[in-house]
Amino acid sequence: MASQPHDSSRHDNTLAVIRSLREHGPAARVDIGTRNGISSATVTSISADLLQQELITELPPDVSRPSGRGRPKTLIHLDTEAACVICVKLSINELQLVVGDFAGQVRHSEHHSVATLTLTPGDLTALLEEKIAAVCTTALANHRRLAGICLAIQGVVSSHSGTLIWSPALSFRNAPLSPPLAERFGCPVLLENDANCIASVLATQPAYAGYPNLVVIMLGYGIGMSVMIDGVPFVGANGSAAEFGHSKYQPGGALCACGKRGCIEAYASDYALYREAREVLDLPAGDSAHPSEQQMQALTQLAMQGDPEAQRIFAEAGRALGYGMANLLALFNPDLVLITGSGVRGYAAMQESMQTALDEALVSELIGPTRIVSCPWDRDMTCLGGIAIALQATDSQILSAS
Amino acid sequence: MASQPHDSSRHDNTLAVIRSLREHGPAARVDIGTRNGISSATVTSISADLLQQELITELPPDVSRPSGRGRPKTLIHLDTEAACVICVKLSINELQLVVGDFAGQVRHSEHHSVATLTLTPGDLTALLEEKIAAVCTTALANHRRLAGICLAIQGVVSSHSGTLIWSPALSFRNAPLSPPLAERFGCPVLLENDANCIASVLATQPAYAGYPNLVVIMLGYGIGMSVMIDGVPFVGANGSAAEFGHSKYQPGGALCACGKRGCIEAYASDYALYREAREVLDLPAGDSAHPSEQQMQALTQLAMQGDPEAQRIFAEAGRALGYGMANLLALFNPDLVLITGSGVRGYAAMQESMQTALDEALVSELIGPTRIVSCPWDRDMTCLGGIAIALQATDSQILSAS
DNA sequence: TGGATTTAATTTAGACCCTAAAATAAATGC
DNA sequence: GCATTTATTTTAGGGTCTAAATTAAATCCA
Repeated sequence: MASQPHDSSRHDNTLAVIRSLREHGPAARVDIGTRNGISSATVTSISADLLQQELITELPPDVSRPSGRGRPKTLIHLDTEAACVICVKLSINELQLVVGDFAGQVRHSEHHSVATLTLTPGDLTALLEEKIAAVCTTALANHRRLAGICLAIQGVVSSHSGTLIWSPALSFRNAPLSPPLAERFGCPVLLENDANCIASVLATQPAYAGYPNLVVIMLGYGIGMSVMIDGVPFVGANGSAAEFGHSKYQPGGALCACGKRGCIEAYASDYALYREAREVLDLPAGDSAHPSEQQMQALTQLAMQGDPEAQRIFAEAGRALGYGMANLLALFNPDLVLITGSGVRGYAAMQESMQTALDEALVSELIGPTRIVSCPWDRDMTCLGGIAIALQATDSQILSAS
Repeated sequence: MASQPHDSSRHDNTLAVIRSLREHGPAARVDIGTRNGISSATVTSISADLLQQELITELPPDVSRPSGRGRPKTLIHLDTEAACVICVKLSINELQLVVGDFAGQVRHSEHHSVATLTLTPGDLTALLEEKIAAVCTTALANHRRLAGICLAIQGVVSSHSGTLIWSPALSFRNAPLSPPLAERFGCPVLLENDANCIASVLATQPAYAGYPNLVVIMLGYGIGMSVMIDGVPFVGANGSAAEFGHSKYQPGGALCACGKRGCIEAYASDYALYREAREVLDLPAGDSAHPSEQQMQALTQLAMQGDPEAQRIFAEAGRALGYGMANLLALFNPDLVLITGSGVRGYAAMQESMQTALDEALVSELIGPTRIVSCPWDRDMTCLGGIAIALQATDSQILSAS
C-alpha cells in the first residue's frame, strides 16, 4: 500500500543538514545532529542519501590534527561543484556578476561599466543574457548545474512575478526581467531588492543575530530599506514594501527623484545633499544630479572640517532622517536599526540632528528599546547576500532533481 | 524502545480539527478530512481521542433533514461546556466583559461604567479581579474550566510580558496587568491591543479573506491600527508596532495627546476634530477634550449638511490621513486597508481629501493595487476578537491538560 | 419486503521517519 | 595487545499517516 509521505520531516531535516554544512563548514555527523536537534542515526541516514546523490563528500581523515581518544570524526562537507549560482547586481552605470559554489563560496567576480540609464528593456535582457552566458562558459566548467540566478537591483521589484517596477538605475519601468532569463538558462531567476540582499547577510552575522525585527537602511544615491522579520525580508503585497526613502518628511517639501515632494530621500540621499550644497559651496565639477563618490567625499569632508553651510545641510538631512525614523519606530517597532550604504560616510554629520528630531517627534515609550547604529559599508555584500538567497531558494529543487 | 514523538503532525492535525469545528460548526468526519487535507481514517482516530477527552460530542442523527442515499453522516461538534474564555475590554470610562464558550459562542456580556482615568494600577487590578470573579460565579457554572482571559485595551501594550505601556483610558503607564490576574485565576492572561482584536475578526471574514497583508485603521477618540500579516498581527519588538496614530504628518504641527506635535491623531481623531471645531462652530456643550458620541455626531452632521467650516476641518483631517496612508503604503504595501472604528461616521467627509493627499504624496507605482475601503463599525467586535484570540491561544493547553 | 446501491465510518496493512540502544569501527593510552 | 573512548552504523520499536478493505446504515426500487 503505497502512500505519499504525510509529513515533511525528512525533507526538513535534509535541508537543515545542507544549511548547517553551508553555514558552519565541514562537520561530523554527530555534531550535525547535536547542532540541529536530530539524532546521529538520522544524520547517518540522511548523509547516506546525500552521498549517493553526490551532493556531499566525506573528507579524508586529517592526519595533521591529533584526534584525541576514540574513533576520529569523519567530516562531511558539501560538494562545492554540485551546483553553482550567479548573482547579478545592477546599479547605476554598473553591472557586477558573482559566481558562488554549492557551499556558498565566491568563485568568480567581475564588474562592467554600463550606461544603464540608456538601456531599453530589450537591451537589458540581451546584455544580461550575454554576460551570464559568458560567465557560464568561463567560470562554470566544473559545476554540474547552474542552480539559480539572483538579480539584485536597486529600486522596487516584485519578487513574486520577477517584474521590475522601478529603479533609479533604469529609465524604464514595469518590465518583466526574470522570465526571459529563466527561459534562457533553465533555472529559477530571483529578482531581489539590493537592500534585502544586504539585510539577509547582516541578519545572519553574529553581531546582529538575535534581533528578530531588524531594519536595515541603505543611504546612497537613493535611500533603500529592508525590514527583516524573523530572518525573512518583509515584501508586502507586491514587493514594494519598505520604501523608506519615499516615506514623507514634509508635505509639499523638496522634490524627489520619484517626482513627488517631501520624501526622506529628497533630503538625505546623495543627490539631495549635493543639490543643496552646490548652490552655496565650491565643489568638484561633474554631474551634480548623479554625484560621484569623489564629489560626495568632498562634500562630506567640508562638513567634517567644520564648514557651517555643509554642516547645516547634513543637519537638515539628519532631521529628515530622524522624522522618518520616528515613523519607522512607530509603525515597525524594530529591535535594531542598522544604517549602512555608501552614504554612511556622512552619518557622523547627521547623527546628532537625527537623534534630536527623533526625540522631538516620538514619545519615549514608542522609541522603546530600539537601538539605532551605523554599520560600515561593503559594496560586495549585496552579491554575497544574493548568492545566499539563491542557494536557499534552490536547495529544495536541487534535492528533488537528483 | 520508547521515543519522543519526532514530529508534530498529530498535534497539528488535532488542532486543525478543533479549529475547523469552531469555525464551521458541527461536521462529519469525512468532511473535516476533506476540508483540512487529511484522510478520514485519521479524523476517525483523532475524534476518538477527543471524544475520550470529552472535548467533542457526537450529535444525535437529525431525523428532520432527509439524508439522501447512503449511510448518513454522524456530525461531531465541540463540547461547548468543555471550557470557556473571558474577554475584558477596557476603554475610556467603560469596562466590558464577555464570556465565550469552547465553540467560540458568546454566552454572557456585561458593561460597566468606570471612571478609568482616576484608577491607580492597584485599583485597576482589584477591579478586574472583582468583575472577573463575579462573572465566574454567575456565568461559568456549567463550564469545566476557565481556559483563558484576554484583556483588550486601547493603546500600547506589550503582549509578551503582559505589560500595559500606555493607554488613553488610563492615567498611569508601564504597569504589569496580566501577571496578577494569571496568578489569581490560574489561567493564561493575554494582553492585546483592541485594534488587533478587531483585525483578527475581520481577517477571517469571507469579504476580507484572501488578503495576506491586511491593515485595519481604527478611527475614534484616538487612532489605532493593526497590521495583519498572514492572519497574524504584527507586533514588533515590544508590542508597540503599528502605532499609526503617532506617525507624523507635519513636523512641529498640531499637539497630540501623546505630548508630541504633528501626529496623524492630532488631526484626525475625535478629540482633534472637536478641538478645531469648537473654536469656530456652535456645538453641544461638554468635555470637549473627550467628546461624546453625541457631540461627534453633531459635528459630523454639520459637515454632511454642507457647513463650510466643518467641511474644512474634516478635509484637513482627511489630508493628514492621506499623508499617513502614503507612509503606510510605502512601508507596508498592504493588499487592503480597512478603515473602521466609531470615527468612520465622518469618513465620507474625509475621503476625497484623503485620496487627493495620497495621490499628491505617493507615486502610483507605490500605491500599487492597494485597496482602501471603509467598514461599518461594531463596538462588540473587539470582544469577539478577544475571545477568538484567547481560544486559539489556549487550545493547545486544553488538549494537553485533558 | 428484501436485495442492490450508495455513502460514512472503522479497521487493517503497509510505508515512512524518527529515536534509543546495541553493535561495530577506529582511534589512543598504557 | 588489550582496555578505553568516541563515532558511526545497525537494529528494534513506536508513532503517524494513507489506501484499501471491511463494516455500518441509510435509500431505491422491483
